[in-house]
Amino acid sequence: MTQENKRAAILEATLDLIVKHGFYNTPISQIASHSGVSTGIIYHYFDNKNDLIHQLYQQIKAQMGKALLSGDIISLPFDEQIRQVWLRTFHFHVQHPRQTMYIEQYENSPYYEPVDPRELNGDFKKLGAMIQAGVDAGKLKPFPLSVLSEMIFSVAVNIAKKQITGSIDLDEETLNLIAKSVCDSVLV
Amino acid sequence: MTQENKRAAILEATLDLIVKHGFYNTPISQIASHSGVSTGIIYHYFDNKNDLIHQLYQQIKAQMGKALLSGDIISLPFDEQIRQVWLRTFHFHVQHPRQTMYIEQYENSPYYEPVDPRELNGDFKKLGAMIQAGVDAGKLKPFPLSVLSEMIFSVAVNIAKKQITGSIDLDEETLNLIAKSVCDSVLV
Amino acid sequence: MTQENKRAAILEATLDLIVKHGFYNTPISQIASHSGVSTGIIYHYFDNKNDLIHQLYQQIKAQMGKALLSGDIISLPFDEQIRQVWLRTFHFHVQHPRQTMYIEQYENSPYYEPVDPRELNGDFKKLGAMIQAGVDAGKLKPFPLSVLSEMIFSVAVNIAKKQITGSIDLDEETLNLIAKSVCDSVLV
Amino acid sequence: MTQENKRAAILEATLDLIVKHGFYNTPISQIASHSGVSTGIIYHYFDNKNDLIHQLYQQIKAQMGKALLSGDIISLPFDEQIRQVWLRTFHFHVQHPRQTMYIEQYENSPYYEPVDPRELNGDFKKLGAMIQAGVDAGKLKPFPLSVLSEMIFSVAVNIAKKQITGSIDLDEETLNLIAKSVCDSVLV
DNA sequence: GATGAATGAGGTTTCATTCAT
DNA sequence: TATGAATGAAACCTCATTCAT
Repeated sequence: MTQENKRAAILEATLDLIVKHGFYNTPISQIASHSGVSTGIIYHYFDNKNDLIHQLYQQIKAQMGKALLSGDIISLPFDEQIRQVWLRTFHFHVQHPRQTMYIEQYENSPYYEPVDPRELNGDFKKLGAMIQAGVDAGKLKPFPLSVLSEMIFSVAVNIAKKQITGSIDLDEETLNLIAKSVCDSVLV
Repeated sequence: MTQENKRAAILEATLDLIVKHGFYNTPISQIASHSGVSTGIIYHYFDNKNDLIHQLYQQIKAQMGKALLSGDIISLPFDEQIRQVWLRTFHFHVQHPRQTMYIEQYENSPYYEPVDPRELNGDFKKLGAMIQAGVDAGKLKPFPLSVLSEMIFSVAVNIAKKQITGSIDLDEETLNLIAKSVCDSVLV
Repeated sequence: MTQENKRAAILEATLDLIVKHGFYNTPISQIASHSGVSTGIIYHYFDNKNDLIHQLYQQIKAQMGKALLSGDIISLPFDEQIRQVWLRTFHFHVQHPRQTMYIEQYENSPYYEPVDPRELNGDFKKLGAMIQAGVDAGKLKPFPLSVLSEMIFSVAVNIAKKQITGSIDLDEETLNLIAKSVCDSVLV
Repeated sequence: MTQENKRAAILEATLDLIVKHGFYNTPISQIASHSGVSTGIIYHYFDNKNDLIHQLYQQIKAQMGKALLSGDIISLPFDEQIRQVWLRTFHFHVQHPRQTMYIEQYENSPYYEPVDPRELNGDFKKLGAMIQAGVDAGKLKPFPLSVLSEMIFSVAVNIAKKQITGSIDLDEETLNLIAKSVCDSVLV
């Protein structure tokens, strides 16, 4: 196993176990055995358990940002951009259930300190800029940026969570109707 | 200190500390000293730490349900009912920041198992019935009940969280516009 | 076992084991089993392992100070005071071999920061005052206080250490001759 | 870096770090990075950590022995020999503060087993012989050899330690007076 | 009801040593 | 010779829970 593979295996095992048992019911020893390495080597790749948890979070966020903005979404008409991002948000979460649960657990734990939007990294910065451009162009309602973000994304994420747990099972058509309803609520 | 007072003091201290430090960084001993009781007596009022955490959750949910449905909200026109509930949701969370953080931490931890909507207790059952009635009367879009719930409430909660952390500061007028936008998105 | 007894048992076991194996080869678990308590309770009586080691040091120093100045030594002629203290130093160390080894190990480890003589506690402060009085009265050579201390005590301690390890075995008469030689070297 | 240089660099780093942090707070990995070598190679030059610590001790002792007896000290009158050795002891320690602290830490740790004087190596054997000759010639008091050693050297070493830590600062004249006092105490 | 000393399993982390490269 | 990733035993310390008082 190469070094990069080993680091990835540790992160993968961490994701798996923490989603199932939570941060504090996932001992390092279990992460080690689940990823087929020794406990000691985890401290070679990560400073400590906290660092491991933080880095996993960052990795997932980067992966998500990439998924939301991939392709030539920018060339679409603005309405369609928003609709696309909404649907991608929903699908990313449904298709990455473990990542979703991890993110939610992380962001609602005392581990998390909300980041200043101006300090966001790559893709989420672009996403913010896209929404801001919509406001400036008079296409989105003149609400604060983070309010618009929540109006759009929080519904996508929360419905995705329900889909993941099996408490709902949306068909394509209904989903599109929901997307339309939500997007219309922020568009002028 | 009477028995009921003592029980309440324990719950209060638990809320305080867990919001600040998280479930696992809040030892029973700290809850004891922070609430002015001995560790032993906590096990008289609660089966164990988990039970304490669960009961605190239940208490806050009951308090919240009551706040959302108090008064003769049922007598209002349906549109106004929805709007009222949305605003009350927002205000309850803003006015109860610790309870908000606790609920969010709890529901996104492995402590939490989502409850079947049919097994909801008192006020949340009524709330569900109210929404269902709206659907049946053709006043709400024909989406699954839990989708409608999320469309309405998740935005209120998430904006409230931003207000709590200070990352936004909404005035009355903007808030009403947001409420209208959100409610319109679920109304036919 | 009363609380005070338990605390004493822990200190006693610590002394025993650290003298035999050193600070770092004496795990808390061993101190616990050797003193008949659980590991956890050690952290009830002491903040951490360092604190335990420091407190044991302080206790031994206090015990030693008391031994050196007990009785009405002050009423003796000055020469005799010095001689007495020298002999008591020697005898204390010989009769308390574990305490001697512990002190020496401690004071020559990075645990130890030499204390400012002005901040010495009770008996050692008196001892310093006694020597200073001798200098002021022209009975001791006009060397710095700490030089005189070393001239007197370091020989007593180091010979005691040799007696403890069995590499010498002094009779009363020789000991008195040595005491006289050493004391004469500081007296005017 | 030649082999000899590398070995020397390891010993030098060991001295540096152990004096500052102690035996057990000086990991091999730190010695490696501080001396610019890999951890693995340390095990090429030394059997293990203990061996490294022991060899460093031996090296310092040899260096010290050489310093005490260098030159044609033997040709001096006996009184002067003793005085010279005393002063050299003091100066060696003052001029080699790290070596001094290392030796003291080592000899008061459970690493150390006092050596039988008959098994001493080169220079310290000569030093012993010199003192024994003094006794035999009736120039030194008829105390056991190791008592005489301590009477002479322990004061020099302990005063040097005080000078190193800065708690005293002796001038040449006072130092000579102290040397004389100490030497007179062993001379007939 | 009430206390808080006591237990001991289990967690995180360190580090001497090895060995494939 | 030389490297440094890898191992895993063992250290310190915490804390939910119990129970004698």
